[in-house]
Amino acid sequence: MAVPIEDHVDLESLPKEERLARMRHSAAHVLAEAMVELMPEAELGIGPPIENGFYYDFRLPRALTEEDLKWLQKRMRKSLGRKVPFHMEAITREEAAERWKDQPFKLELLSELDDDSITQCTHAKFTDLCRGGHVNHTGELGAFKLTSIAGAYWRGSEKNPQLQRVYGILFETEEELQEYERQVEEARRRDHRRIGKDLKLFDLYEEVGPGHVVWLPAGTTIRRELMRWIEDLEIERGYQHVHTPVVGKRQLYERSGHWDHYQDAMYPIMERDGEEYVLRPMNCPHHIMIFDSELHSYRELPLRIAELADMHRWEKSGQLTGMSRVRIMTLNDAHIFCADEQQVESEVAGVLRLMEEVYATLGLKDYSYRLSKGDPNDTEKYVDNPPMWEKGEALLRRVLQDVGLEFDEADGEAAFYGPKIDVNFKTAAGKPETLVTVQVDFHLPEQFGLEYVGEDGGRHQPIIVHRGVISTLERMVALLIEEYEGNFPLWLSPTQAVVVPIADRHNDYAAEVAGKLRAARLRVEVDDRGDRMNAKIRDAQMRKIPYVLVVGDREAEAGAAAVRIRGGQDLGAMPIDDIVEKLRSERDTKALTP
RNA sequence: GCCUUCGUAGCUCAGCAGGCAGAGCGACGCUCUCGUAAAGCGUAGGUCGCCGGUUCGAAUCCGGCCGAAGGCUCCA
Repeated sequence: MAVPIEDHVDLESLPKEERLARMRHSAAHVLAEAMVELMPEAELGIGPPIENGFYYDFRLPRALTEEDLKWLQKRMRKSLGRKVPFHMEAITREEAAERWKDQPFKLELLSELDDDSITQCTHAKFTDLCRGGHVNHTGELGAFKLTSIAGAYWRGSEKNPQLQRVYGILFETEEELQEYERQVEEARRRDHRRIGKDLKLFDLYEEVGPGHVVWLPAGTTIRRELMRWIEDLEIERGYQHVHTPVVGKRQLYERSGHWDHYQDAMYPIMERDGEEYVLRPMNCPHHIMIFDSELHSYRELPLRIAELADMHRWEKSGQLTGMSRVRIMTLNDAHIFCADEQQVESEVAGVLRLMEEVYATLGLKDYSYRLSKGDPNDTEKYVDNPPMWEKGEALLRRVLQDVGLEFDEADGEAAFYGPKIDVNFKTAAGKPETLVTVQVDFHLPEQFGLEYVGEDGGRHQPIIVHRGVISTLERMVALLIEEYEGNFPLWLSPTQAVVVPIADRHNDYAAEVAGKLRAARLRVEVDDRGDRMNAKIRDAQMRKIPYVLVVGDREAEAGAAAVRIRGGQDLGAMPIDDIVEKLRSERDTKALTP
């Protein structure tokens, strides 16, 4: 027998987040109500609130169309006007089993509930198995829109059937809804794929292959600046750079364990003369070869081996995205061979400090640290060695705390051979991405039987720290494009200044000015095309070039140029020597703004 | 990989109840020689993603493949 549950809620008294969650979850109910009306055979999945809105999953007799979406939305709006109350009731397992006997997904959920926690929610003629959290009636739903249809696996596993998911956005007021849509539009403008194309930084060609980034001259300049910078920082911190081949033999990866744990993500095997090779997905084994090629004393540790190396990972086709998710990428990688845990701690701390310095220089603020742990129950995905995992996780946690960084923890996010610290950020479109990771690895030293000679003269096993700092150049540049909206700081700008002669007779002087800047290794162009000055300035602005140097009769006379900063500010005429000095200083300090 | 949508000039897009492939911007050429975000005129540029089918006739309808976008799963 259904027992009503008093659940009237004073929405105004709730925190905004809670209120929105109730509105969004309630909207999902109303969506399901509409769907059952549209297709009575619909099998219901789940309909939770999410960031910015809600969704509901259905198994349907046919694919949904845009027209269906419009119809559903209209039908939902009608519900709003009717102000139908939501009623929660506690029911028995038998009642529930009877009610949802034709709803396999609901029955599956039901089988996992305790007898005393089976509740249902009814509004109008629609009843759903539900733990609660609604508004009082459908008039309190707020402003919403159905936005898209997508496939989604039941309970998030690709082994399960795929359902059709309807997404909606929902806010308290129409104004907030519109503000959100404005933000989405703004994010679209920042999208690195769009800006990368506009500014001719990189391109992707169907013929070269999906996920294979082609860096154009302007993008290559950014890439080169980042490479030089990070390598210099690493040299200052005692790293040694190496260069190793992009292929490895099958045996190498069998020994490292990648063959078993990572093969799905590798390019197909190349076979010749009875040998099998793969394009490397990681270069840890290569660096391990270097370490293992001679016997090391504890005095040489920590040994830091670094390489900006191309990695090849066969990402699923549906997952490729611009430059932020690709198949061939240049990773700022390093492996630090440590003598003991104490050394690991100080090395990881050093890496974290380097990260903080690098991200501060780049002006990145919106990122977070996460301690990514393994899953002791998943011996398929992770190396089976519980004490090793515990030791590694505790160690990383300790270092994060010592360095004083805020972080959260997540299970089942580790590398197959050990726990890691992930640095995560969000793309312009709001999708989370991992920028880099730092991993503690007790596993590969074991696999490869690595040793060093300790103070006691005996053999000991080293511990490897795997780390990145600026991520892959692809992902970092994608992030920076979006962060700067294409307005790179001077040191990274592909073209740092354009000299604009006012009329043809100033071309010679313009070339002279450009020559002086070039002598200071500044990247400068002369725009001596036949256009009017205004058009050239506009063109430079569209190309997001930091400085425009206008030269006419007055400037030629004075040995000067009129300086205009990206964005429009006019600094007036300055002597060329002063301009060179100003730009050089701005470049060398890696200033974020002029 | 799976679900949905999409693919026309370098870019943004129109054309699609089947009947000669278009516009704006860009590029190139000529004229103008100009003072801080678009001078004027002209020219070139497309096997309509690819392959096949239906049809007298396909950019348009159908099928397969490739690629992209959003989502799921996976991940730096």
